[in-house]
Amino acid sequence: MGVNKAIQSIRIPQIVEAAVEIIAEKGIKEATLDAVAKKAGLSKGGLIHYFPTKKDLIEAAVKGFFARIFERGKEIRDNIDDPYEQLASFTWLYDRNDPDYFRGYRMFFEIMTIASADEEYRQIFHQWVNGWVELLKASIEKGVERGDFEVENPEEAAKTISAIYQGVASRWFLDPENHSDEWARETVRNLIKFIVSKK
Amino acid sequence: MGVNKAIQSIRIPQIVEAAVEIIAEKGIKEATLDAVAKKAGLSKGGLIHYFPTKKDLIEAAVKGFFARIFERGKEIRDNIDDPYEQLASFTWLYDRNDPDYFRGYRMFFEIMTIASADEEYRQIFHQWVNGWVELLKASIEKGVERGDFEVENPEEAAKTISAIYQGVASRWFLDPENHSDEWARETVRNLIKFIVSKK
DNA sequence: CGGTTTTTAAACTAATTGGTCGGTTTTTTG
DNA sequence: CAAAAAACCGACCAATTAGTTTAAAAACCG
Repeated sequence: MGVNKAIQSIRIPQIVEAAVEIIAEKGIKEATLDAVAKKAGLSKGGLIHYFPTKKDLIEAAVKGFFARIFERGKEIRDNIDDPYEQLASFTWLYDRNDPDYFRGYRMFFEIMTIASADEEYRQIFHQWVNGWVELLKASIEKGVERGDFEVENPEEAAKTISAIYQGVASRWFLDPENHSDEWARETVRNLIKFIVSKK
Repeated sequence: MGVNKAIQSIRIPQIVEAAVEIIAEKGIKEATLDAVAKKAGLSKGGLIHYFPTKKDLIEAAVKGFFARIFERGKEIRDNIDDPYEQLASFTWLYDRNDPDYFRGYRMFFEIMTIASADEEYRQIFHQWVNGWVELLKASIEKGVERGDFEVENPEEAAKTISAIYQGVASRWFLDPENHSDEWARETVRNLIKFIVSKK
């Protein structure tokens, strides 16, 4: 009796998508339930039916967003064979024409800011970072096995590369005037090469 | 008649300081005028007398904060002679016991998030980045002159080092579980060494 | 001191918004 | 088909808060 799985499997992604959109537009605090409901094509009452509180809604949006970006990264990497090119494959993040460009960075900054003061979100961020580090580590280990790389501690190297991606991303997004796509991509590629290269 | 300069020169820094404190605590959106007024030791009416709108108050807090951190960085660097040590001197940012530790990072994330959607704040961020890049560039040029470094384009190198500082800082602050002070400092030092070293 | 101006406090206003609630429509199920 | 459950709606409530107003207090000056 009861739950209509078919409609839920449509409504929930629909609402989450709308929430991501509104958050990117206005920020988390200013993202109102009315706005999300409207964007998702239902009423506030309807929205509340699926996500009883704003907190639930935001959490779903954050996690859904993270999962999607992570999947994209993984897929792109998995289509590449060369370990160095795998490590450099995340430069798709530095593309101002990507459909996720604005939404993605806005979400990311919002989440970081919340995480800077909220333990629960810090955990979510921690898991996100861990995911990327694992991905990078696997490529480094592959390169070491092949004899292409020389890396003492793949985990440390992966953390460093991941942090570089983030630092370059912040500058590239927030100060486009001085940080071109080229700059972002070349900077990351050079630093990765240094980190994994034979001494 | 008229403006009492003496009291203004006390009140304004007092209010700005209180605003930074409250923003770090609650975030910009949740920083209420009442809370700032209370922390600064006057009433909301008094606060409004000095800063007619919340926007004015926040802007003063942001600029005041940026100026203070920048001054600290400059002063520490200027007490060092060796160009490489100058470049590495900003690792004081990776100190969890620093009195500005929590406030500083919180402010920084808040500002970045606003800048990600607001042209005016993007300009402020741009100037901030420029300031650091200039500082770093000067040290690089000094090293090149001395014959310690080999750098084709000091400006580019400075931008890269600056971005690395930021990426490492984000990870170090948001995911302390996996990113120790040691890690942050050593990572930055190694990467700087690579960037300026003779090939 | 007396009067004038500046500064402060606190009550108030208007707008926003998360969440509630009573009810209606739609779907499922026995 | 009927009854029960789920999905959905939108008016309403209560809390919050930026900014205004008003009146008292403090500072200043001749």
